[in-house]
Amino acid sequence: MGHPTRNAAMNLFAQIRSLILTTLEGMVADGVLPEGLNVDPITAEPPRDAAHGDMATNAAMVLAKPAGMKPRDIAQALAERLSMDARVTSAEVAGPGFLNLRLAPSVWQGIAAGVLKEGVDFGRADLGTGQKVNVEYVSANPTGPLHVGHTRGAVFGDALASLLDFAGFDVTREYYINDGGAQVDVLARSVYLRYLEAHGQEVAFEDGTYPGDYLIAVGQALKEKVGADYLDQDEGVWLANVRDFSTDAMMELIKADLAALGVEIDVFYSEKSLYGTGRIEAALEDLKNKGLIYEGVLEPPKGKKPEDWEPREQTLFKSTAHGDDVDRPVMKSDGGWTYFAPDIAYHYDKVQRGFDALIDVFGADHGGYVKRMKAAVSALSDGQVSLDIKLTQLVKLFKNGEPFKMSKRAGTFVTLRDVVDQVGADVTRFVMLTRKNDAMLDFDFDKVLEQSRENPVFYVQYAHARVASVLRKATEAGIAVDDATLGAADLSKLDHEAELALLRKLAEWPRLVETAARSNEPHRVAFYLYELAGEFHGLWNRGNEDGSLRFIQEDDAATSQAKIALARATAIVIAAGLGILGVTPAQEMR
RNA sequence: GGACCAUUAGCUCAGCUGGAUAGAGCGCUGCCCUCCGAAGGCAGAGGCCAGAGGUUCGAAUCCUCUAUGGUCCGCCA
Repeated sequence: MGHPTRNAAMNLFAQIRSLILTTLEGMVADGVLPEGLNVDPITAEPPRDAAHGDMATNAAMVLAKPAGMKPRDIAQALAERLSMDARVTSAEVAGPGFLNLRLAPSVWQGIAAGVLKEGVDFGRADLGTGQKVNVEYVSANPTGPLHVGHTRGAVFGDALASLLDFAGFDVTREYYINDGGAQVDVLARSVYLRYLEAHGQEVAFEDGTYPGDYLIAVGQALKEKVGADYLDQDEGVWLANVRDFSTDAMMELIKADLAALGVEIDVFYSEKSLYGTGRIEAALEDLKNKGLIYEGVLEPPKGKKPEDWEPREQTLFKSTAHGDDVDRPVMKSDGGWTYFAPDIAYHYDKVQRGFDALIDVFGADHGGYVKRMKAAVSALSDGQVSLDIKLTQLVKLFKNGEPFKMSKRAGTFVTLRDVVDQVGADVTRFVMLTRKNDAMLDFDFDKVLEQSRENPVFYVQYAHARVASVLRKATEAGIAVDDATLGAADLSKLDHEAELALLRKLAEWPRLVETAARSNEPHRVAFYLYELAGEFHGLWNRGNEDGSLRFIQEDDAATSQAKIALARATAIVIAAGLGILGVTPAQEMR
């Protein structure tokens, strides 16, 4: 996975932090500080208030107690030494012992040069150190097209996978096909009805069947494949074949939906492939060997009236030994597996495939499932493999500010395809990431297409398009604007406060990638891009009032190139961020 | 009865895993287009971070209760 020092070289905050640590080592060597201090909690981060300088460190406060010294004394001594570094123009002790650093303009100007040199790889991190991580998302039942709820999970999972890849993990994107349960039998029977219909028969869709129109074509295709062979036949004759035929057809449909959204899955993993192959048995055997499988009777759930509750002995997984609240059944009273059993086997398989970390993306309605799944992975891997489960909350649909109720019966059931067809994949993806994954999301079909600052999709795209516009104009004016030329421009001309502010924002990108990846939260990328765009638009508008801030300076190619370098660097970072989100950067707005 | 998630400006939401005077958009008030796209920008007002305890140099952030809202709770996936 490349160069261990790569991110450290690009992440200015990491650079300054290591400068601080080196300086502290010197103080220890000189006897100013005692030995054996823990420096892990020391940070170098941008202060909230720009008046506090460019970067702040808590080193003095963190070390005060273990060193037995006053924080301000440590800070003062540290300040004097840090001031010796060429990058540091001032170091002031503030508040309870903060050390506020101001960095030389050349440091910030170097950021733009770094971006132009690295391109969209600027900010790529080695946080993952090449560890193998598996991200499982969507995993919708193969019984119909994806709906709007799946869309959020699909976008979130996909962006998370890209983010982790960017942060240096070896990522596998995976989809678990629930093709082993009773619901695929229901699908098969529904398709059979459509098959009969294709043969001209009158059919009725009772409760417990899928009446959706999308199965008409499948029934027709079945007829074309088997002709009249299944007419007037018992279920035993056709069920298994129709089930396979139908799930294949549904997965084709689902894959087409995902493709329309720009989601590419590496591995489609079939639940059915676990049955009859001994794999479920093997997973449970592993748990049994660890003493975690037993026959027992569960307590009835409290509070809720246990109408048909009867104490029943079941085969249970002792998930409480790994943090769950109650033990969970793995076998039904009829001797069949519960749905949990193949899930255990599936995760056992992931563990055996050698992943260092697993991530499951579920809908919020599966929240009750989190603890038992974590317990299973913990038990199966002896605590060696981590499982993080991210829940995506509901998407509430609106049209022109009015709630838009989904109902299959009323025909207002909104599919992923509906959304993509109406607003496009780029807009859909960005909007799905404008909320934290576990917060409800309002999706208004009209507002997401609005062209205003209210709409972050537009706002970010607009910034990128403005840069493209500048590049076009500059080229027309005969100014060379290829990245190599811009990177070699005299960037010391970028000395205005508004320009430095934008450079500082760009400098945060590598740091943001790491924190977003650490918390598995791709929405942070979307929020960062919005802030970055805001900084850029601010500078742009100042050019309206102060001509010297415009990117293109008449009759001064050198200055123009320095300023365009800044614009271009902004566009590169926007493009990199949008790339993680799976959104195409716009060259122009129309 | 229990579990999980939420609660931050009038509204919709961020808050960088414990840092300084808590931010943004919308709405409100006042400004800025002979000018690389004003589809924008600048400034101002607006807060007991649901409440109460605790942990420590320091809490919106961590712990414990409480209140409200959402999701879920054996043989459905």
